Amino acid sequence: MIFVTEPSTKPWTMQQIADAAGVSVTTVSHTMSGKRPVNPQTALRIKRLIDEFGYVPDAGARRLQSGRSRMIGLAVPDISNWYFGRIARGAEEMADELDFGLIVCSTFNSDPRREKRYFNMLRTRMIDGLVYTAGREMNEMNELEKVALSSPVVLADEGINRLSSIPWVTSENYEGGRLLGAHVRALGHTKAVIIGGFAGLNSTVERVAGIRQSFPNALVLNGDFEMQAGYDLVGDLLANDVRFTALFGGNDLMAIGAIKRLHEEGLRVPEDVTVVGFDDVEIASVITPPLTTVRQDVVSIGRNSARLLIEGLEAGTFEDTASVVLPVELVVRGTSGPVAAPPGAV
Amino acid sequence: MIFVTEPSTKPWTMQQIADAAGVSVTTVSHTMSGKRPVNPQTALRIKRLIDEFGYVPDAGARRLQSGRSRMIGLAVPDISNWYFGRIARGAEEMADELDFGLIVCSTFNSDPRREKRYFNMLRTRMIDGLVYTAGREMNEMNELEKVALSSPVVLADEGINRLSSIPWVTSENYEGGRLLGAHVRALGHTKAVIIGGFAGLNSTVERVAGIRQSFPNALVLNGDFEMQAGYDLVGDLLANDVRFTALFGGNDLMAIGAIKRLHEEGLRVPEDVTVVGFDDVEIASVITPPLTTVRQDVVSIGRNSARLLIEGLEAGTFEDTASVVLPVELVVRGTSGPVAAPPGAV
DNA sequence: GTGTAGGCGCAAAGCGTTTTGCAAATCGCG
DNA sequence: CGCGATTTGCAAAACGCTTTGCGCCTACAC
Repeated sequence: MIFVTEPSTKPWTMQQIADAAGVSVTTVSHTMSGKRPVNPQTALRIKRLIDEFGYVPDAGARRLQSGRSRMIGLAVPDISNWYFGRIARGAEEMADELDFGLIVCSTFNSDPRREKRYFNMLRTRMIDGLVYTAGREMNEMNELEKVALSSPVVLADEGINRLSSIPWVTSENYEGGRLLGAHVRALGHTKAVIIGGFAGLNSTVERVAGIRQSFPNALVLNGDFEMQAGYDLVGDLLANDVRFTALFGGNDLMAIGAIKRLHEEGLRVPEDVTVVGFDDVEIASVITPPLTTVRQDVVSIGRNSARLLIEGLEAGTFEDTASVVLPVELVVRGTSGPVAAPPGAV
Repeated sequence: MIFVTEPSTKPWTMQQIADAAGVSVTTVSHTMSGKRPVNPQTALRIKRLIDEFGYVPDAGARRLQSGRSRMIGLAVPDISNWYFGRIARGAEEMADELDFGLIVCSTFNSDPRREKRYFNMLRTRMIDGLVYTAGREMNEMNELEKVALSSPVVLADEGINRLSSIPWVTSENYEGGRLLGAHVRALGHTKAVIIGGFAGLNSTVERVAGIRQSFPNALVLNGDFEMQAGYDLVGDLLANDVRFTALFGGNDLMAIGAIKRLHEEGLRVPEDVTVVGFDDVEIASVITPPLTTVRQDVVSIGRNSARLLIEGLEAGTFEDTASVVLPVELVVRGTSGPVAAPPGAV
């Protein structure tokens, strides 16, 4: 039976569905949730009506009553960044698969005001849990730790051991560094510099440690993961007459920036300097020469973070949650080559 | 060992604040909203308590009662894409400035199921309005149009004239195309091909039209805005012996892919072929030679979309809302050069 | 002292769900 | 038929907030 469709834009309420079906809201609710058996005939009638009306339950009311929103948040330093975009993509995929919604928000590089906003989303119960991605440093940990006491939080892209209560997802950063170091070392290089990421990040520390397995005394500079940093820091190195035949970028972008500067200064890659990155961004294979790097599955970081969070949410605890470490893979391309013959040889 | 759900972690309710202050919830509510005068002394006491307790009102309950959530949605085809990441960034900035929250969601390239999800967010009243960014084509317009009847929607990055009810924000796509065409034409080129974006997008149509101002008969191929498309389509062109000395990329990525293929096929840029792009991505200035392109302010597209939406929301209508067209700028770099001397000359 | 006004606070009515108790109807089986 | 054991459905109580209708109390003018 068709209802008189008023030209109103107001959404239907469950009560209206119930009235139309000649039952009570209880029955409608149970038909939708399946928490109690409903007469198949009645159920069918109700479902038809729901479809016909295009009824969708009010999210706020639902949350208010049930206490859960089936929404999780993702806090990243900057959503316009390639890296965090991938994480967001992965988290969203997984959330979707598990029938959760995802709210993505930028902390604008750990702007404390913004950060508070996210934590507040937890407090306002707008979201049931949070995937947190570290920006500059992990010094916000105190705040995070406090939040994690009362609300489920998963850390993406940064491992921390001292906090047993917060599960995390990260790549094999140490192993990636080790692979790069070994590769470059095998090419005969002995003088290397490292342009690492933020010193306050665990991932940076681990990558550097991995590289140093092969280059114990490599000079370490720190950049902000942007192309410009690689460009500028190479300028500093050259201006100070630092000698090196190999350069490790904390990520691909800094490596690419470094290559640009090297070219401008008349140095050839890889003939004069071997350069390697980390991440394997799309563009890495397109620049000339294509970049040797370590591939990490960034989307997976997002996927697994969301998965851990939602699983913990549904279990009601993170007690049985094991943190995840994802494998990496060395990708050798054109920017790494054997160390140059000593000057004088052709 | 810390548990996720501890009894003491329950958020405070307004009632508890009221009890502690010795007043009724009404007074607390009015203190917070300022909708009715409250005795300054009482107000101060209440505010202190709120701070001390760290009280934050429940978002769901608030929405349920007031009817609005102060949240807007942003639907993009793929958040991990550079372009949409920028839009998201801009939208988020603006939303934040106007004290709104932003929920970013990917439609996974117009997956109808996903799309429905967003529209449903409107229906569940989780968000007050939506910024919609078109993916492949504007064929979803029917659905969109329907949604826009009852809920505020702003279209980012695509202009549509036939729908006066939906405001939009876009760059001067025609002008950008015109600038590129004129620039390349002035270099003496006469044989050009265009590797445009999706044929179903207004932006593509306009850019092509702008270019054709100078190259009325230019061949047009369509790609998906990814590097690979530029790479593949150039392969097709060469395999079919199509002659051209200039190539227009629908965006920078396709232009870069095209350049890669041209290089591989032994053609020099710009000596043999002039290539230009659209967008001015960061990487455009880093590849060799650096890419000639048109710069558009993608972040601004996001910012203005959010602004229009929120303003309309607060005004209660889009009647007075004027769509926005953002200026573009020609950036001449190294991939465009004078047409080659006829074969035989050095 | 009376009348008028306005500042301030309270109780209570929702907002649209989910989730009890309860009760009526139905059924199985001796 | 009788008597538990199911089903099936309803009314009503939350959930935490905003908002409205009232009433009290203090001022101030006459």
